[in-house]
Amino acid sequence: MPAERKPSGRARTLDDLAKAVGVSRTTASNAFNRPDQLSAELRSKILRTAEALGYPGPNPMARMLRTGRTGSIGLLFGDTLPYALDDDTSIALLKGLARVCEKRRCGLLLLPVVDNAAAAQAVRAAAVDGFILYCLPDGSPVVPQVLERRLPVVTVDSVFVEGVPSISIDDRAGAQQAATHLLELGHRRLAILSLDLQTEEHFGAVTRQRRSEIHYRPTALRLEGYGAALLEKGLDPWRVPVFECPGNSEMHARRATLELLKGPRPPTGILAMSDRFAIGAFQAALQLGLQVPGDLSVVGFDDIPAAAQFRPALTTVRQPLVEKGIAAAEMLLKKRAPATSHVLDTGLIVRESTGPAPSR
Amino acid sequence: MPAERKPSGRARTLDDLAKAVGVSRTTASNAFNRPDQLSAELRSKILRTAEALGYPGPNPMARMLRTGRTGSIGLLFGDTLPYALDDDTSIALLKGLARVCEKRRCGLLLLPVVDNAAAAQAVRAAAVDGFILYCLPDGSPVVPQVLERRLPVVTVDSVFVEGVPSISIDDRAGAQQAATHLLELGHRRLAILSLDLQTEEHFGAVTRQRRSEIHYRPTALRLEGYGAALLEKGLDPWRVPVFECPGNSEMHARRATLELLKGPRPPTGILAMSDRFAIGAFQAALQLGLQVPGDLSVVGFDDIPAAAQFRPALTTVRQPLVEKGIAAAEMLLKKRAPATSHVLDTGLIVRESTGPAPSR
DNA sequence: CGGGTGATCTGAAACGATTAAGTTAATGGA
DNA sequence: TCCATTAACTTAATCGTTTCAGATCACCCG
Repeated sequence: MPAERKPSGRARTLDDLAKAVGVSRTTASNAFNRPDQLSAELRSKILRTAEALGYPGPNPMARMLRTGRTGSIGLLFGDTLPYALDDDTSIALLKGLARVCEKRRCGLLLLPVVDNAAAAQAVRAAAVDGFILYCLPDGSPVVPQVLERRLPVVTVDSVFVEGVPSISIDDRAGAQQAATHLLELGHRRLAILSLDLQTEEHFGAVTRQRRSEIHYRPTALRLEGYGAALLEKGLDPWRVPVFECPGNSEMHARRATLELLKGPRPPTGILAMSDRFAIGAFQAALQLGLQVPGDLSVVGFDDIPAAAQFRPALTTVRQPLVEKGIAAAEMLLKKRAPATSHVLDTGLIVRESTGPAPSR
Repeated sequence: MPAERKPSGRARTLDDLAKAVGVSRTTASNAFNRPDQLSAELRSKILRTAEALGYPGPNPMARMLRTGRTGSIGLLFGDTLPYALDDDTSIALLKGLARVCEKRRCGLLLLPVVDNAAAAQAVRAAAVDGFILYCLPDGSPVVPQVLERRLPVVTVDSVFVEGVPSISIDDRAGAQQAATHLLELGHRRLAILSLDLQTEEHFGAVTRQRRSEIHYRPTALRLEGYGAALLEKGLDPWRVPVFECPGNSEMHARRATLELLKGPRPPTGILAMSDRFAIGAFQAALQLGLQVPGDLSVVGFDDIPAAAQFRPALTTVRQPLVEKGIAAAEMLLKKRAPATSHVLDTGLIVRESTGPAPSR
């Protein structure tokens, strides 16, 4: 007699169910996946029996193994997960991805990052149909690991990888517009609050050396953009101080701005690479009793929702945060797509945090 | 001759790799999973060969099928994904979950919701080791589907399910404190801005009928808490208007408050079931030229990060948002845990949005 | 009447791993 | 010298599906 391993009437496998109904396993499978392959009565009988037996439907892992499809996509952040969730831009990306995922009934797997080894491990073990790489730095050892899985990949705001479609924004143009805006308002003493240049966190003024080895593409491009605007007005980009603030935190930006304003050559205009930095800069001005934009103009980047709410409302470079997520997910999920790279547009939004340079 | 299906030296399976090295498949497997089962030299040889052949490591789906473990947990929201990502409390939960997930090197699968059918489908197809159910309403048809998977489950701020551990907060006590606070400040004309009562969205004053059929546990408990405080002061809870605002949106709360303030019996105190609602209420007051807290006191709920930043800083009921996520994930992942339910504490945080009732 | 056509259902081969049990050969202790 | 032990591998069963390639049978049409 065959090993009866269902003590109760509980069916754990398709075989159990098939046996209970008295059909072949194939037919039971078809009841779930190919309604057209069997009569309506039989199908509903099978489904009813499944319900009665408490059969939870075909085992997802077995199905994945067989079909090679998982019905979910993996998202790999350049940063620790809780950290990314602290950042409005990451959240916005997530929102975009989620929108597409729900439309396509597809899961979104957040991969643990912690360190490179953990990330590599997670990439190898992820049951996904493709990866989205967000904010990965140049030379990240995780990228080859991802490529090895031979699954579709889309990078977002990341290192450029040959043959991998990417979604990004025109960081260079955006930054250039921001700087040009301040310059045309008459500002000549500027300072830059920069996002991370390298994977090793650093707080402080950036040396020429460090500035020549930037791991994060968007940071590099924005720096270029600021520089281009300065050059255009005949100013030397290398004389504009760049202050690196780790991890898009207001606190660091505030401290950085405080240091700059108390320095020998206090800026009248701040080029912040994020709106959070811009808010930090404002707080520093407030702390020193300076008016924004009267004494100090601040232009941010991103146009996060809070930028418009903030008082003074932030002049900033708008980038399509949610759309980036949508574009990335759609690119990844689209069937027979050409899968090309996209550079989305940015645009300067002038609000209240910038004004004419103080005459002095 | 056996079908040679690797045109190049590319190894796709453990078998290919084993063959290439000249060992058994088991040994190749052990090289990855059980280093103690083979000599160090052989192991490194296998690993080197894998690298050379571009073998991406054991197929995750096959491994899952065999071991029954997936290394990730599923998160099911009561709301649409992009919607949940608009909500600070959900984000905070996510942050807590992410923290634990990263510590344990475990993936976090966001399941698509859209409608009940899609959610059920997602639950059946999810390759996870357990589920976290967040904000699921009473009678949700998805709950039985989840139970059917016979995996560990933890509910958070959800319907109570017999035998399923849950993480929640003391909604009742929190709400009671909030109401008591206003009452002790002398307020007698109160109004409640309520979160969704039922799954079908509704904007407007709540009838007695609707109020007796609440699908969301936290909403019910908070209403109870408000009521208890009122009773304690000898007031009739049923005479305090409850205005239902769909989906924790400021906009609805603003409109609701506007309506209340323009009504025949304008409140001097607003009991908002979320900080977002409190902010909406403030905006309404602003719009009508009323002072907060001079003319109108507002007490929120949640103590989201923005609550302290907001001007006037929000008096609110603090709940441990991130800790909820941590507790839930840890409960789910903990090996041989008793898996009991937890009710986390809340506490009133008095800031600037509440003051003595206007004397009139 | 006979063969082509669908509609239904079945058999059995993958999918790619993990792991219990078994086989050697070398080592060590008495 | 001999048996027990251990390290290092191998054999083969198993996880639970999906799906290709038939098999059966009734039916229809010329």
